[in-house]
Amino acid sequence: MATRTPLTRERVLEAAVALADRDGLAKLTMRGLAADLGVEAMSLYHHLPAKQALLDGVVETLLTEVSAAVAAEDEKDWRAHLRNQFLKARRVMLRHPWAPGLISSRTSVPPTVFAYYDGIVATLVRAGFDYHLAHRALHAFGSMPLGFAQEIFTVGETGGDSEADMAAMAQALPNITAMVASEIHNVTDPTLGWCDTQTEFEFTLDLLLDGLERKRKG
Amino acid sequence: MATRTPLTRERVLEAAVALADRDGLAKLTMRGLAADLGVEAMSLYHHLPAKQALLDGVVETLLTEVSAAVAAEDEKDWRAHLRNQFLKARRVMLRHPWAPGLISSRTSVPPTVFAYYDGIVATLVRAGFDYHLAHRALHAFGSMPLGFAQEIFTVGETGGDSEADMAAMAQALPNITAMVASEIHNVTDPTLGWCDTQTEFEFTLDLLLDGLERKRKG
DNA sequence: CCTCCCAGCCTTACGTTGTAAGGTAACCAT
DNA sequence: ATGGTTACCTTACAACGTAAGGCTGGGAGG
Repeated sequence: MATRTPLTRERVLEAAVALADRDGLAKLTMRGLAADLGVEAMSLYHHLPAKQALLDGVVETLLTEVSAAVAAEDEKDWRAHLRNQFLKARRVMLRHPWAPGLISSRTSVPPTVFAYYDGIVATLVRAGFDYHLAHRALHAFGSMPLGFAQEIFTVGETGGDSEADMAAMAQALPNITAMVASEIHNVTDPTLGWCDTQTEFEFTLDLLLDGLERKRKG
Repeated sequence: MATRTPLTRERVLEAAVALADRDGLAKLTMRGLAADLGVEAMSLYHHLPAKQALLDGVVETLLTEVSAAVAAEDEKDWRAHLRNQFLKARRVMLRHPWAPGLISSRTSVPPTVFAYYDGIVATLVRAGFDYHLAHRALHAFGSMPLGFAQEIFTVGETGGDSEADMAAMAQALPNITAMVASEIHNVTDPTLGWCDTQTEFEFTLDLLLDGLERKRKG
């Protein structure tokens, strides 16, 4: 009979990420996580002081993954560099769809995140940004360095829209309706639906990068 | 003895907003809310089917407030118009610090929100945006039309930083440390601390508006 | 006027959550 | 051997959302 490998903080955090990937963030509960690890809930508290700490740890783990994904490329133009980096971060987030929600709900920021942002400041400063503009840039980027942007409209659940509902919507939202209609006809790749999040992300990112470059040059 | 005014959906929602304003979003619980209304928890369910619906309703109420705050000014330059509008929305959000967190955690979007965004599309289209660019703009704005932006670093709780911690941080985060140090010396209004969120918000907003204006002109 | 219904509120109870308190068993240094 | 520390478990509690059903007063129909 195999003696069970002992718990560690790392093992717990990895299991937590795996659980969230599998069942979603809402199902990440102390008991559920413990069960996955073949252990009782209270045992987790010998490795983590509280659930808050677990979540912090999960964010930390996530950021390790991001850091690994973006690691060490030669620094060309700062814009291309950061663009590349943010897009790579985005690929990580696509693997963990629950992560943006978790990160933005967090009130405290694990040190790993600070370290990650420190690297971004470094890039900006090396590119000739003064600290003031670098600071502004950081705020402007928002969560894009982590690979996601604020999405107000979650496209998913257009479940029960009857024709009548559609008509009512067209009445109440003439401009959005027209916009969607127009966009649907012009999609290059019809499989993507009318919101190609990747393209939107890149558009917004470029908008910011171009704007900042202009500011940098004076 | 005063006969108690009967519950309505509106009264419940207003009480919910008031409770969140007073005690924070976490304290907005069915029982607590009912207590505020002088009623038992289950009574709320005759006006709202579930807590999810309560939260949707709260967002809806919030958006009514935003719409009212933003209402009807003459349309000058589209940029000034939207800028003004988003800043007014921001003032509403400052009165409800918990609101951004709630809104971005929401998975479904109340119709009121769609209506609000419809107006923004209208403004853009009137200003000469084609639907494609208007769509892009909407994504780029993210949550700014609602008066907030994604803030990764919540400045608040720098509670226990001893001198030793500060030194360690300076070691681990040289660039951020330098940036903060540089910014602290240059603040015009020292009462604001080193992150003047209002200024950052406006900076980012202008960055986006300027970028979009450039795209619009071709 | 009486009756019946039902909207609006309350009572009770269940399952799930995070976690406090304390028990137990294996291991390690003295 | 012994005493203590470490890692896990058991039990229990308060707070949450909400299902199921009970009471009650006022309005509609005969």
